[in-house]
Amino acid sequence: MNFSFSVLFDETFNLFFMRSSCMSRSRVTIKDVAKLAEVSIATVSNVINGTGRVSLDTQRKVEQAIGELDFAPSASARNLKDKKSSLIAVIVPLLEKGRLQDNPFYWHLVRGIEESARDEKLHVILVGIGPDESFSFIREQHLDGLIFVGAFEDTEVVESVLRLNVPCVFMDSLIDNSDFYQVSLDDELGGYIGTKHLLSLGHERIVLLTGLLKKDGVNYCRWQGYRRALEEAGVPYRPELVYEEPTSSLGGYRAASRIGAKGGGVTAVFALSDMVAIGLIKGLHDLGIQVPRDMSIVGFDDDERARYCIPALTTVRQDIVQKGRTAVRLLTAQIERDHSVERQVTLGVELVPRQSTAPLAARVKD
Amino acid sequence: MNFSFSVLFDETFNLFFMRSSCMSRSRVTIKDVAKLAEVSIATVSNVINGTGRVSLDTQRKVEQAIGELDFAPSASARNLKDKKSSLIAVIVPLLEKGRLQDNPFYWHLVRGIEESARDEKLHVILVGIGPDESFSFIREQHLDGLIFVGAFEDTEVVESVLRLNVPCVFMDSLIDNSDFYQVSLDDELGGYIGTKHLLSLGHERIVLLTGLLKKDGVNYCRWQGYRRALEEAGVPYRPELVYEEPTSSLGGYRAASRIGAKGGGVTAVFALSDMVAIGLIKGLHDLGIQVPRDMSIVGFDDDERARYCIPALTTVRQDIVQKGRTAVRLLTAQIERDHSVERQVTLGVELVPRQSTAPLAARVKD
DNA sequence: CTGAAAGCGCTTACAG
DNA sequence: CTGAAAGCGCTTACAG
Repeated sequence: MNFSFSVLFDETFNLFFMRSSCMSRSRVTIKDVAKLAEVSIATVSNVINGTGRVSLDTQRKVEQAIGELDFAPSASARNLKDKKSSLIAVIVPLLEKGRLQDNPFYWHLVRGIEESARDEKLHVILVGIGPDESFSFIREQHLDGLIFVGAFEDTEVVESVLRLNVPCVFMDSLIDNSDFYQVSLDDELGGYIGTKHLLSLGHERIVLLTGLLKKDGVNYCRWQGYRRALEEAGVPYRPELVYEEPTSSLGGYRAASRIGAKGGGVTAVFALSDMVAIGLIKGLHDLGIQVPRDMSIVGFDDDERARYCIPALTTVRQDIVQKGRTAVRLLTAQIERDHSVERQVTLGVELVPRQSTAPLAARVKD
Repeated sequence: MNFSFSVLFDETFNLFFMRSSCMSRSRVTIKDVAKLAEVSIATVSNVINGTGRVSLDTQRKVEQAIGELDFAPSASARNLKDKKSSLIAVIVPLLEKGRLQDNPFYWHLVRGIEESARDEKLHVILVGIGPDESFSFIREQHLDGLIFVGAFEDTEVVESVLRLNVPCVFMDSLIDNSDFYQVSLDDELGGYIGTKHLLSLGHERIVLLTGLLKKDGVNYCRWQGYRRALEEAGVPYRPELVYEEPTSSLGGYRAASRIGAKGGGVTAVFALSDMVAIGLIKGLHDLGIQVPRDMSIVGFDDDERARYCIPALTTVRQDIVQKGRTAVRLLTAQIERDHSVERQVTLGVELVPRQSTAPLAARVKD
């Protein structure tokens, strides 16, 4: 009897021991620190936050106790009082398959955001959302702010986000409301300079290879720039030269045959994403159409791959990392109610001429 | 007097009003729901969590109240009790500049992780860490788990993470300890099949273009596969053909002149990243060296760009999104103490022959 | 300069 | 089946 009891006891003990050594997380609390430093928890709190008045002596005692116990204050407890979490979310649209977009564009965006957020002691949570997503997590987690990429004003999702009344920055969203914080690109200018570059090389039949052309969207603005450039040059706008295709390399690849078809007289293409341009070049290549001899191509973004593509891609450059950093700047201003910061930032674009564009004359000579 | 008092009062009122309408977030609590549904907060809690016994009638009342008030339970309050946060972190090494690595590889990883995490009702927080980073946030935020990418066993950071005793999955880390949860690739096999492919085409002087060759690291294993293939084929291993270069397109580009130099007799290159391979092809192209006529190239990863590269890149394929999904699977198993799940998963690789490799004979004929 | 105490919004035994 | 109450770990007036 005694023996079996002892065994039972030992098992219980072991179980307890294992649980306490494996499961326990963050056991040391402000109370432990207070005890060790022989002060009240209020004082510990004051030392941690630099609030109130604390004598240098107690401060040192407390700091040593914190160090000794390796104390890390619980964010949950803190948030419960403050209603803030030091968490921001980047909300990115999902592909149909329920996965984040595969354009590495987003990665560079996130890189910029993460870097700036880190500087601000904020953490970045990455959220993909589908069309019928619930946003309850934003309130549940007490998110301090949101960066919303590629949203449209009239959408259900935007409506529900706005109702939450949480600091929010829209990116590449072109919502026509100057009350909202937005960072975007001078897309119209991008469309303009890319087109103008081709026009200046003598091209007139220029295909615009775009993604979804939604009113006031990014592509829509670029399309407007395209039209403006044509108009300025006195070249008639032909709607049949605007191809709406999926924004993917495959989309570009598939567009190649349509573009390269004889009789169309197309001599240049402006693809509104490097991703698409690269697929297009490959598609043309497989059809025996050489770039830039037979066809000039301009991309958009200036991915790293634009530079290493063969031929190197002429493109409209945007600084995506900078875009992410700007979004965080606007967001923190909004969180801290710093009204001196502008609400709308439009970043610049720049033409980067490389090898995928050539004068039309060169073709004639051949 | 009365007048000025009234003005003051109005101002105060306005301020109050503005604050309450702009700042207030998530005001409705479980108490409000309880009041509306005419039950206790315990009952509301039980309904929300499906715990305890609740009559169908009260359940409906509570659910309606929740809907009416659009109630979202506070994660902080919940976490404070549960010591869990439904948050996991993906920890990615930083570049020297304090920014996340630019390899889009990470994006695909994150895509896989985010998708799976969403299925598990977990949120993903993305963290870049430098060499002397503090990990206090892991305890502060009560993170439920960690996915650690590209760590090395002996590192300070790994040590401190392990001390935290938080569920953790190491990825591409090759820590030699079977107690740890790890997902990795069959890197040795990858190195082997890539090399073997080139050998089978008749190449013998094969440059291995690798990133940092750290003991037991990813590249190290691939290098071992390279050696095994050579040995099997009876081709002597030449250390001078192993080039350690930065894992970037620029690294590949710069390596081109060294590789293409006359006299070396190099006829093929195995680059351990598509990123590097693409830079290399461009570099060779700029030197007038044609791929695959003059030089065969094999990459690693099978990025999207491998397919659209000119010539399309022969490469060793890995499913990066799947890798991310696997990591989440191991992590949730660990969080839920489901010991039926394996601790180590090694994912497969596959050779994807495309156009950047050709028989050596073809060259001789030229 | 320091501390006792209330309260943030939940969950969880424990009574009834 | 339902509720009163304690407690999670902090912060913040408020006394002293």
